[in-house]
Amino acid sequence: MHRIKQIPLFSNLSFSYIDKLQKISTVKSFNKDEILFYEGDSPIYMHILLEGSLRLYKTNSKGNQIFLHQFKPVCLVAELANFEGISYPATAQFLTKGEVLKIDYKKLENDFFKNPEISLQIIRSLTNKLKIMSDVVTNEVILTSEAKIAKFIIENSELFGKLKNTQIASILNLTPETLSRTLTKFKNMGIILESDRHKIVVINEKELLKLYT
Amino acid sequence: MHRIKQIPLFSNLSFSYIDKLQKISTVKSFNKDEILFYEGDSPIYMHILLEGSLRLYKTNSKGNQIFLHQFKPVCLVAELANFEGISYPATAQFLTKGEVLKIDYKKLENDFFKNPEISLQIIRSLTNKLKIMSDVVTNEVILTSEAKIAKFIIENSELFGKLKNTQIASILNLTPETLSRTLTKFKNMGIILESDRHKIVVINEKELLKLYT
DNA sequence: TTCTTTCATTGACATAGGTCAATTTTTACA
DNA sequence: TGTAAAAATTGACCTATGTCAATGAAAGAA
Repeated sequence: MHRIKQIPLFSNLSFSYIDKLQKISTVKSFNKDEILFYEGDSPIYMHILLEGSLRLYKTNSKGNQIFLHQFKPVCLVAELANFEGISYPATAQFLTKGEVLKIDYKKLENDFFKNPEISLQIIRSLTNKLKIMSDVVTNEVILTSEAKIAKFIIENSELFGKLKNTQIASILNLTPETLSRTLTKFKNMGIILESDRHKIVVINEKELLKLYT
Repeated sequence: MHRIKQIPLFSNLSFSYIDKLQKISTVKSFNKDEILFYEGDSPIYMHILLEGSLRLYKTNSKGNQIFLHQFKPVCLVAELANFEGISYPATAQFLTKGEVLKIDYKKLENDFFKNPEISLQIIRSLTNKLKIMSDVVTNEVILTSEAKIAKFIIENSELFGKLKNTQIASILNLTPETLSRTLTKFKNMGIILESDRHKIVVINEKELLKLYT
């Protein structure tokens, strides 16, 4: 109960409504690497990520996982599938242990959209997801691997200090080999340099920006 | 005025509200090939496509246009940019002559989301766009060109009778050469055959489905 | 119908990025 | 601190799809 009140989507609801929600929802815990849902599954529940970090990916014909997004709490997950009654368009897997509020969507649906506060939150959530997907298209369809890496350095340079190159490569949907070769190239061009502990220092930001804009 | 009443998004509005909308909006006509907005432009107006067929595309580093979607009236266009105050993520160009309702978004914004009827329509529109983008990702990132073509034949075989292969290739973001080679391959495999007037007849639908599922 | 232009097909080749294997470097644990 | 395991680097090669050019086929204009 206390959990539901803290979810932005539901924070403005009346007590009676929250009580009703309470009755049709459960909190479920997941361990690292557990799957919340697979691509192609039919949705029964609406999922709200409460704790932990959730990775969304699709699988291509070679069996490679194509990274789409990493969700942080608190947020709706794959509500598109609920709203449209279609199967999940991607797989969701926990990167850490986590918790999810599962709501019986069918029971919710009828009056879910009537509440203006909820509508507004849904619009926010959908808008956010649309932006995510638009970025996925830009990154995966429009940019070359060099451009992707340049963009990632500009936008997420701190992650080089925290993650291994294999992990960064998988976020970028590139092989570690390609990432390594490209970083070497950037170093040779004098655009970046690598300080201790695997950190990247941008020397020539202008040049880096030019590579993807 | 009469136009606004016919737009599903606004059909349930009170007369006074429609009157207000009327004052901040204009209808503009476009010729074939004219651009409604360019990728990167800052949005001022909210656009509603009233007539004609509108092509949405992004441009990659080689200058190729990457086809995203073809809009049919009546629908909101690129509302994401309005809602988020970001620049247009793609270019919109008319394929035929057409008409657009342009609404001064800043004047609309304040009370736009308060009306539950409008909210619901916006949710519909956003959901629809999210599905479109999810399909773009599937087609452009997940599927091979062979799979894309197989899927297109299953879902749009009638278009082969209406469009030239160059046009189909551009919808699929492939070169005409690749399309031609793949169709020849499918013919040799006995999966399809080409009847008169450039029409495609599917002989082995099962096999075609297997190529992309 | 004939001519001209556009479109489709085909072959030869180019290229980005992936794959595989060998080697070196880093990390983590005993 | 030494050593095993994991990660990064590098080279050689592969593959899907694009590019370019030549030719043949279809469609529209005269």
